[in-house]
Amino acid sequence: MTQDPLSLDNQLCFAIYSASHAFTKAYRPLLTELGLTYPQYLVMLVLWEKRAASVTEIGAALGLDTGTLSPLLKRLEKTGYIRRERSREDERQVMIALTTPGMTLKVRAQEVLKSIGQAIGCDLEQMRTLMDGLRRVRRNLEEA
Amino acid sequence: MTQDPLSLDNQLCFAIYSASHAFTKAYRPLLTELGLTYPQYLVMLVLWEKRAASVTEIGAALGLDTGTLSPLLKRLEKTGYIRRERSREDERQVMIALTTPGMTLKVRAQEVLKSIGQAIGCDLEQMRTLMDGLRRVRRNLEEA
DNA sequence: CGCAATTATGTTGTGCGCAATATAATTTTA
DNA sequence: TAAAATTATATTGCGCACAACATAATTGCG
Repeated sequence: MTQDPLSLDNQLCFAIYSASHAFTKAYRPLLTELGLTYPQYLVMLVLWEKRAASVTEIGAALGLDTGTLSPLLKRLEKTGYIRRERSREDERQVMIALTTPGMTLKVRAQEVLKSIGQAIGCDLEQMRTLMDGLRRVRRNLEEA
Repeated sequence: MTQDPLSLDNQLCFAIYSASHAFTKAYRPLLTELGLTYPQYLVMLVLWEKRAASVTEIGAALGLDTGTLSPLLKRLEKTGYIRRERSREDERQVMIALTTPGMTLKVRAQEVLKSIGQAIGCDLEQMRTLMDGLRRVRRNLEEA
């Protein structure tokens, strides 16, 4: 650690980058069972929480732009978990709503979460400090 | 926090996912100056440390497969930072070596790192516990 | 009111990430 | 040693991520 500041082992960015990939790799086989990719799962998390939302609202929650969301939502619609319909009050907006299969999928997602929780062997206390640290880093990077 | 276990705010995976994106977003303008993308920068970190390596060695260090690395390395070669040449001992291997521009680029990368360090406002102690936590999570996920 | 800015979404192009597959060189083994 | 298995790299195809640009609806300002 007193080595080169540019060594891979010293990079917080890489620790986060590789942990993120480890997570999606762990989720992938479980989510494939549900017919979801990891980013699609994130969108479903938003919708299970909000019931319905515009594309922009989903994007704000996840930090994604329409270039990513627009085709992703089309795929989710094709799978049958969401409906996309133009808002009548504001014809620019496309409201995204869960279908019945999309709503009932939540039960199976809870099982997925349970599996992942076991895998990371979550000490609640450590996990909280970890999440606090990550949010602090994220906030600082976004403000800078 | 006593809410739905599936709420976005409770997801460690999303805290990591969004922190990772915040990092690449912070790095992007700085790395663009150097003619690098973030994953290309990671490859350069490996090469600055090892001087030269096979495709597989780089992949092992970063957790990437040849499907990702093969085209990425071609782009790095085109930019002029690396050379790709078949090993004579083992004709299957392609050895990746830094060019002179690739080597001298390290000096400018040190400046980039300094900027990022200021942005995250790194308390060394907090940063270490953060990295320890991330490595623990990653290890657990990969073992499971 | 009418036109200029803004807002919401979509499209295109580039690069990453990975599964699946292909190919060629090397090693193992029968 | 010849055939089978393994290893190293490359290619294809799909989905995400994002910049840049396009379009249509709404808002605001003169």
